[in-house]
Amino acid sequence: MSTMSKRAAQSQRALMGVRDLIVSGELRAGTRLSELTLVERLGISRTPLRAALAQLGQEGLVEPIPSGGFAVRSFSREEVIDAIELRGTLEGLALRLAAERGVPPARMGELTRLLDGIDAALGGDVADMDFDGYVDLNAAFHEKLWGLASQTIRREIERVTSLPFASPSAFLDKQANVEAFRRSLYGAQTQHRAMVEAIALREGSRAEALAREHARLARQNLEFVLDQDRSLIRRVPALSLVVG
Amino acid sequence: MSTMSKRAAQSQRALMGVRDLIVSGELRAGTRLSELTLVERLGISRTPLRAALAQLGQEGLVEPIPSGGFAVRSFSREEVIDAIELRGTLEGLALRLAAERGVPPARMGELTRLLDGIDAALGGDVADMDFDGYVDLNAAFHEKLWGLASQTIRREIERVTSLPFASPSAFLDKQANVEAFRRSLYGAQTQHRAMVEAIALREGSRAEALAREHARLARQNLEFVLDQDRSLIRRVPALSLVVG
DNA sequence: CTCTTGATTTCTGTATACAGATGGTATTTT
DNA sequence: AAAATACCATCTGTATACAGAAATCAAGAG
Repeated sequence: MSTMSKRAAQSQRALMGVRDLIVSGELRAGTRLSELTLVERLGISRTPLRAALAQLGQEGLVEPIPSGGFAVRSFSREEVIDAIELRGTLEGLALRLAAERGVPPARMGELTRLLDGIDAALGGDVADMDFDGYVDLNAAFHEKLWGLASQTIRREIERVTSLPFASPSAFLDKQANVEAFRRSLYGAQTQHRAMVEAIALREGSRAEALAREHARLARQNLEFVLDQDRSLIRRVPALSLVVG
Repeated sequence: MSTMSKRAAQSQRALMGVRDLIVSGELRAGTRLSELTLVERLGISRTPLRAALAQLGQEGLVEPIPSGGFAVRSFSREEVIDAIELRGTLEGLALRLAAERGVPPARMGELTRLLDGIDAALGGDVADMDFDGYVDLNAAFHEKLWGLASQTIRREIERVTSLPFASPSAFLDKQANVEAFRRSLYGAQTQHRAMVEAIALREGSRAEALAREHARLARQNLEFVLDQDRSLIRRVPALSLVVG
């Protein structure tokens, strides 16, 4: 993946640059994206920048303005919840089809090996947990899970999870190493194990239900931040796009 | 909706033009899309054309070539089936949430009114069926159904159904007025009624299951065309993209 | 003081110019 | 004759120039 050749290098730079400006909160929700300002700030020309803006429009991070151009989109609590529900549904579909159609043993082995790694990272209790290690392994596990699906479905999952707060790592940012979140990881790992087991046993419906429930963890974390401890909002940068 | 202002008129023209060239089969699967050729044929400049190609890349109709540019994508039977399954899953999600969260009576009324219209179009038997009327009303019904979902979910549904063979009207093209398809419409209408009833009764799980099963009609039609009567392929233009 | 109106400035959408890369062809060499 | 190489034509990605539309600001009228 690191061999992203120099093809369309400027467009890539524009895409990552603008996306970063948005999720870092440097550009607040609702602000119009001035092409010339961004061009100057990112050191590229308008053509690749416009390509990036169009792409971000497809991802949903920015929305077109009737009079032309784009603005940083803002998300209501309901929209974030729907995005999470959407991810759960799509992951559920991926897992159900994987279970129904079968998965070669080699791939199942990779999954269980990742799960063993996560167990090791979790350690005995909350105190000596390797949080950063968990973050990486969790991301790798979910990506392997998506890899079980066909390209058609994987594409949709990747699109949905491009919304920063809908990703399975949304509340696992390094900056968000919060005890309240760390506690939830043990339950998450139990669900991980169950999902892999369900696939191995060809229990499609169970795998689907588990994937949906697993995504609900993100919703719980979201509602905790929004209702219980709003001070955490600034530690999860992408949440600056959520209003209300 | 017809007031699509002149904003980005050339880009719109490019998008529709290229999409039409592809689904009409004029550009066969696998062929490289030469920008200058298309520019000349559509009478626009490269900038809006490239925007259209990028968009079609997001929709999945074309795929990027490693050495640069795009090619018309080809779809295996499995990929088409997955796209249909994907649509069923997303529509199922939309209907489940609509049922769980409730729908204002006015909207339910619009749905039942459309269903009455479809019944009228279906007529007594296959002979005196108003096929074209059914096609339009069916499309309107499905769009109203999608309108029950939040914008987040509706966006995904619309993206998935942008693949011509995944749309609920895929096998209802005016050119595909085939008796084999017409017979299936009565069963489809029964499912329509059941879906609306499930939403009204707040039976989310039932609504979801019905939506999934409803999408399977498209799969049945696909397999009929591919396995039973391949001569129909040329009457459903989008199927020229399906190999095998 | 407020609202309207007009001009100026800025912005987006489009067209085109330019450069590096790519693929094909013909020629040469073995 | 087959393979390799060098040359040429073409293509894509990027930058920039240009025109019409939109937003902003100021000035004047009520």
